[in-house]
Amino acid sequence: MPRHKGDHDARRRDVSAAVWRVLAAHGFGGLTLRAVATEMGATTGLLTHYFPSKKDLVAHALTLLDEHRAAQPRPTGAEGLAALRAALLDILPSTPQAAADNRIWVGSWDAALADPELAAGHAARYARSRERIRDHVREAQRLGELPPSDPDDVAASAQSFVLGLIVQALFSAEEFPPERQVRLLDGHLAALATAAEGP
Amino acid sequence: MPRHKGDHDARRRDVSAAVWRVLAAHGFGGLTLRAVATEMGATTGLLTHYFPSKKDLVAHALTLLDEHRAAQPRPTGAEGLAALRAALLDILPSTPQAAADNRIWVGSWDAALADPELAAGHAARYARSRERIRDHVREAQRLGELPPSDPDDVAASAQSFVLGLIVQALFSAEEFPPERQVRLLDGHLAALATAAEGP
DNA sequence: TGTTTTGCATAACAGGTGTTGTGGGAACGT
DNA sequence: ACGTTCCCACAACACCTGTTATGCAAAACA
Repeated sequence: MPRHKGDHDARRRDVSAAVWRVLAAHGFGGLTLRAVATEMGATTGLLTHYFPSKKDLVAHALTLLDEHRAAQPRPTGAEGLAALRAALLDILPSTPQAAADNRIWVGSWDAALADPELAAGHAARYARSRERIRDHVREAQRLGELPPSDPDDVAASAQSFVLGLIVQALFSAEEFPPERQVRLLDGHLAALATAAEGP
Repeated sequence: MPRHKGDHDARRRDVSAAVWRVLAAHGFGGLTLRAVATEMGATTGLLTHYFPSKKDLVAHALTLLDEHRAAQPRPTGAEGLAALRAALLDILPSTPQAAADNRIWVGSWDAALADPELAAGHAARYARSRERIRDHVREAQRLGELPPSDPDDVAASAQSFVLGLIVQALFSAEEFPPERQVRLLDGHLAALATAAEGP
């Protein structure tokens, strides 16, 4: 019998980490079982031992990548607008690690848009992200830091801004250094704070 | 000898259109020569007759898609903020055709981020788009419709916003109907108009 | 009308893909 | 010390990929 379930899962995590590395370097177009195997100095036999098919492999890798981001060090203590700012900040590709993660996400969009199952997963993920943002917006509105616009619209707007900024930063990193990313985000937040409501 | 050069180029356009259809339906991951061939009721022999390799095929198709968008009906007459709004509006996936185009572009990001040559092309494209937006911003500032913030930052911000909105609209079309896209964009523009300058 | 050129279907090719056994050696339980 | 179980390298598989070669009908030209 298996010694411990933890060993099995830990090994699966190792495999997923190798998948991340291959994805960050060569994208989904260059993701092959052999590439992942040689990346971790193993053979495809190991992969098939832990994952029944390639689909399951990438699904697990993406899930783990998502949890990996969600489990990041929470800058506790912040509230309202500051919390919103912090939440948006740690999505941006300011560090090489965050840039690699985002590069994987952006790369996953092609496959996701072609597969309804993956697309549903992504849609749910982004909807959840918007909800988190919306809660921060509501709190900021309650504190009087933001005008009482529709929180869902503000959240969708902020999420759009961050996603698009990620894309542009990935394609021309020299034009969008971390400092400019922060400056642009602060500009967006400032615009939200001083904007008047709609009709 | 060839009857006319137009025939040859017209056929290449037909092939590229078939490539678009396959890309919009199955993404770059599902783009194969056989799929394109059957899409237009032909065989791979036709494709290789007009394009030396698959790389050239997709490159030509993307170039044509880009020109196709650039050659859209220009809503002449608008100036300043209205022109900026119009320019941003016709990027959004408000029509099925625009949604398909955007779906192709989003799908191309994975391959582009893996290939430096393609990445440079995309970076140049988005830089050029930002320049166009920046010019509109400058004009709007001259007309007093926008505060005198850094035009490059405003352009980058607007481009980010639109790109991110495209992504979200592609993944959950029902949550982002055209009317909401317009509303969100107008909200963003209104925020820009009432925002104060930075330090 | 005879000749040449073009347009493209057909087929074959070499290489890479995900997947499926098979086997042996190490780790474990007894 | 023995038997069992697990882990995974190795190899083979059927399939699909882009590319190349061949051949033939139709059109263009003389």
